[in-house]
Amino acid sequence: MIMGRKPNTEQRRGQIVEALRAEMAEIGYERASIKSIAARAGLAPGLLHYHFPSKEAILLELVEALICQADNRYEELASPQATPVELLGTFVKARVGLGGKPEDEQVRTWVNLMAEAVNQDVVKERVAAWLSGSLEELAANFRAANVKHPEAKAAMLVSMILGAFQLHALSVEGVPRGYAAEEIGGWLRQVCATG
Amino acid sequence: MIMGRKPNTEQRRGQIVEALRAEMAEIGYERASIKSIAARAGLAPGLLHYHFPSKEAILLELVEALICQADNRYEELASPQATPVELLGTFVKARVGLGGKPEDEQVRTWVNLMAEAVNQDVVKERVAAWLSGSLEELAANFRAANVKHPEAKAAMLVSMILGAFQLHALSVEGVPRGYAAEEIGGWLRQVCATG
Amino acid sequence: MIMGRKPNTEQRRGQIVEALRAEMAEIGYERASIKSIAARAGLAPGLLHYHFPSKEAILLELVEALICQADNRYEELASPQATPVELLGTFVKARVGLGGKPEDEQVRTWVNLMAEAVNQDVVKERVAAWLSGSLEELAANFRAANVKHPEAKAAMLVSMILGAFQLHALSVEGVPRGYAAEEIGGWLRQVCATG
Amino acid sequence: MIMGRKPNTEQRRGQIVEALRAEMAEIGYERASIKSIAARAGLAPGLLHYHFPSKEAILLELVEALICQADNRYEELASPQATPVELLGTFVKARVGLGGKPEDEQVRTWVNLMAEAVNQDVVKERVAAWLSGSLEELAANFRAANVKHPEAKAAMLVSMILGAFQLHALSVEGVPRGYAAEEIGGWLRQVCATG
DNA sequence: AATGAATGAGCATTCATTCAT
DNA sequence: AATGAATGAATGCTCATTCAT
Repeated sequence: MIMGRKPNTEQRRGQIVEALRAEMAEIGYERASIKSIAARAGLAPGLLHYHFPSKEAILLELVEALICQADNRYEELASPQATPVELLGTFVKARVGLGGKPEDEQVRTWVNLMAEAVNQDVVKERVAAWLSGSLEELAANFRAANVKHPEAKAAMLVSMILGAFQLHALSVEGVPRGYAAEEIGGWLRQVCATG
Repeated sequence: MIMGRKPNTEQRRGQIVEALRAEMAEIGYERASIKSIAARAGLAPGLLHYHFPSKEAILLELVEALICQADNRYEELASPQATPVELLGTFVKARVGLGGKPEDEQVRTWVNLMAEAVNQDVVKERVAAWLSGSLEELAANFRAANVKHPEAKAAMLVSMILGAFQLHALSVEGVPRGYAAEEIGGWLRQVCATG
Repeated sequence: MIMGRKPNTEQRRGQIVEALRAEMAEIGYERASIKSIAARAGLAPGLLHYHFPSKEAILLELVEALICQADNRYEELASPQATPVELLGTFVKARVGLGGKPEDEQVRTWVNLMAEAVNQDVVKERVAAWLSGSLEELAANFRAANVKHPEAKAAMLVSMILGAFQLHALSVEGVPRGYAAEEIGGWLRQVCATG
Repeated sequence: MIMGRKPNTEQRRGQIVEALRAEMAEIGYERASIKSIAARAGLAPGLLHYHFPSKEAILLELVEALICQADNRYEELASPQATPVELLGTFVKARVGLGGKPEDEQVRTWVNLMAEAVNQDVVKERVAAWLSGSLEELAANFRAANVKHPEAKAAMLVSMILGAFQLHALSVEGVPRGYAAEEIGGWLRQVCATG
């Protein structure tokens, strides 16, 4: 009976995707080469094309992983019996709440991912679809809270988060620490209160 | 009197910078090659390095041009006797006010510029310095309007604009047309009224 | 047990260095291009940068190889119980003794290497250090033979060899075959005899 | 009556040749570009090809100038009633006698010229022809002084000078200052005395 | 004579991808 | 599964030469 090797494909794919993520946080997608990704993953360069058909394919899997991660973070924080307004606050917390050093890297990863999405159609489609879904859900919550222009509010909320990430990644002086969570929260309360 | 050939460097530099801008709007900085920029400008590839020492130098000149353009747009709209609150509104209008097709390209240019800034240090420094200056001015206006946490408010305002640009560039469905100007304006009014 | 592909870098590096050597003998370092070196080695151009980080790195390895070769030739000829005067004669023989067609190529290689050393600092340093060591050893032998101004004599001996190589490489008419070995030998005998 | 401009071609050609000489002393012929030569000469790049058909043509004129200069230096020092032995000493003095800082540059110029001669056929031919003439004259003097193997002695003398130049250009440690004039002179005396 | 722009081939180098082992 | 070699197209850049003024 032939036993063969226990397939470790999933582990390898994870390693590779994680290595790309780290590279993207540091230098961006274009500057990351198969060789540098392999080096970071501790693998031979040739192996990357055994597990993935192309560099783009690794990126697409990374997109899935990041989206999944983000969705999970939200779902973990969201209690089933929460009100729409509470859910909106939870969304903000799930996106900008963490703080600390590792977040820097996460932010850079996301910013570089978005940058790539703007120019690479396959990525753009996937990210846009995901964001579209988020917008819909957010809009539904705003609507349930009787907020006017719920779609616009949802778009604004997402814009605030995206923009805060970018400003953070640019290391601009004069930006108060933790301003985003605070201010977005304030905006949210005001918007939901006023209607 | 020896005349020789009249220099046309300024014109050519302008052509080249504009070609890079167009390329960046379409495919981003990394994907734009000297060859493709030259083709768009209708010039021989070698000529680009006659007028610029490097590809990066073209980018840096483009950064200056875009910053200058943005600053001018604000200054043109800002009346000298405007109140701080009015100036804040003017800032928003100068950034997100235009509308129309050509704006799409402008937004894509800016988004790709910011993306490049995140990973290329020289660009990052220049952009961060500029943004820092904007933040300072905005904060001063918020402060003059007796708004609490003026630095945070300034950072939030800039974040909203950056984020709105990115969301726009991603062509996400479900984003209402012109939401940004409307919503940022609303936030601004509310924030300045409450203090 | 995973085997993968066996490394053949050492062999390839040798091939490449040898190809550069041949190119240098024929056209010099600057005129030798990665493409021409690759063609001579029968390899794809891209492969050269897989095995070496740069063209300069190939040159530096060639320098080492040539120096090593030259040192070996001397050490093989030098008997352990030889007198200082004999060792000086051996040195001359090791450098100019061979004769025959292949020597032409060797001489051209060395002359082009020295030419490159004059203008390329890394090469210059290495070559100068090696020559300095040779001078020291030669001077010690002259000193042991009670020759006056041993350092000057050593420098003169090396100059004679370098100059003879250059004259040879220039294919000047009227230069008697084998004059260098003969005349340097004569000088050496006279110098060591007189003191 | 048409007057036109007084032609200044000769002056310009001189400027250009001198600029190439300086560039060669500093970085060598290959690394010297038309642009850098023009900059050093204080001229527009395009002008170089007005006065010379090619970069090689400048080099060839430089070769003529240097040869002419060297010949003049010898002829100035050589008294008409000098003995053959004295003329040989004069030759050495004319080549290696000067000393001082500017000589460093001259030496580097010559060494780089010889390096170029080895690989560029037109230059090689010219230099070889000139050296051949020098060898003949030197051999005649050795012969007149009843020295054995006059051609070999002449070749040795030239080799010594070429080699000393190269050793000098390599900035090798442990080389006594002014060794060449001293040692070549000694060799000459010994050789002419013994016969 | 002179200027400075323009051209296009060539350079070293990078890199995603493929292949032999 | 895995390794490391191999490929060849592409990139930014340099440069001798030509050209319009």
